[in-house]
Amino acid sequence: MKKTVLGLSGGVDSAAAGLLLLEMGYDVRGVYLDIGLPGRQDAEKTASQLEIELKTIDIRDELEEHVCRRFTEEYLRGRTPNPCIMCNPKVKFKALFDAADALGCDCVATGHYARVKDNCLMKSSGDAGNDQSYMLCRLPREYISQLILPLGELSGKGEVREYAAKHGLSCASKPDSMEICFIPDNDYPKYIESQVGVLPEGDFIDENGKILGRHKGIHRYTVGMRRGLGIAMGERMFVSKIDREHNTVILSKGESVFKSSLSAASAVVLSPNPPEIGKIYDIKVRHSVTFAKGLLRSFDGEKFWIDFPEPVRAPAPGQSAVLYDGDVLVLSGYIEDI
RNA sequence: UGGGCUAUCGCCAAGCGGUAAGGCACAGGACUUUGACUCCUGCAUUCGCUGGUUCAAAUCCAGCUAGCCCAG
Repeated sequence: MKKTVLGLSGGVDSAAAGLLLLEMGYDVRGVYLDIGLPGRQDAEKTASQLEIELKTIDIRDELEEHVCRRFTEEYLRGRTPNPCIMCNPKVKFKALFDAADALGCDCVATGHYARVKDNCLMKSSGDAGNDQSYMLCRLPREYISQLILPLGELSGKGEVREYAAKHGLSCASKPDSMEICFIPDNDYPKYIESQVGVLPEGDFIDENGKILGRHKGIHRYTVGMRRGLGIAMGERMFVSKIDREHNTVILSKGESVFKSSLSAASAVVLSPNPPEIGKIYDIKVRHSVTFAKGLLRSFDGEKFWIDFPEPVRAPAPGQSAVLYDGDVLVLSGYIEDI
């Protein structure tokens, strides 16, 4: 019988993944990653309902080092990090694979909405709206080859909840969590200020340098955002650039936030087949955004450049650009400043 | 101090005697394992103030107040 570690968060998804693994005949070992927040009891309850063992691993130090600190640093640079993407390879899956080694398991499973097939990481087959493959875009290939994602074949959240309810899991109707795990109240500026103190105010300026108003610290903004600017220009204004050097935030009218090319660094190749220069891929520039067609102009192993025939909206430095070949994730990297 | 102009929601701005458009901002919601976008809903019983004319005024008249411009 194949032994696998299952990351149990206490929510429905990982619980349902556990059920599916048991049905498939796996010997499942639950692992709860503890960051010092509530949730552990739910995970314990799920484990007992599934009748599997649960091991708890404290990942607070790793989270702090690889995710929280970088999260803050990125915002101080005027970039928009995606902490989940940074966390998965360096903290979450690392801890799970280490646990797998320690427990003598062959693989690791989680409740993410994505699929693994032929050593390829793929989009979920369910509704487009229920795909988390973007969040896994920096997983190393060694991990992908030993990964099981049971939820990827289901049709979506509804089916998962139904399935969990049918099997009497108490977490079946537990609300989804949508916050960054280490900022439960969702107040980013407060968190960042708690780490480094209050950040200086500065000017909102237009593309010609004209002062439009005052911003409350560059950590409060991301490229493409509109709400919360407090600037009444008669038409909607969007953040088009964050200039850390001058401590300014540049505001533009809607159209100028579209870009026809971008570069990304710290590239990760996800597919067994290497990326092909000159090929057109489906590209995501941000989570929960539709795919755009983009041509891989060049790739030197660390950095790559994309051209978009149809300009893409508001690629934000710090977010990940992820290239898909059909359902398969091929390449990802952190978007750089233009 | 004379002459002229303007005063309508936080900002901009319709209205021109018949009982307050719209945009932006803002708030709430939907969506979302990144505070993006988008969408939905809400947002002046009141029109600088005080009187007057009228069945009826933000709209006409008078005075006052404030700001702007010209002349000094």
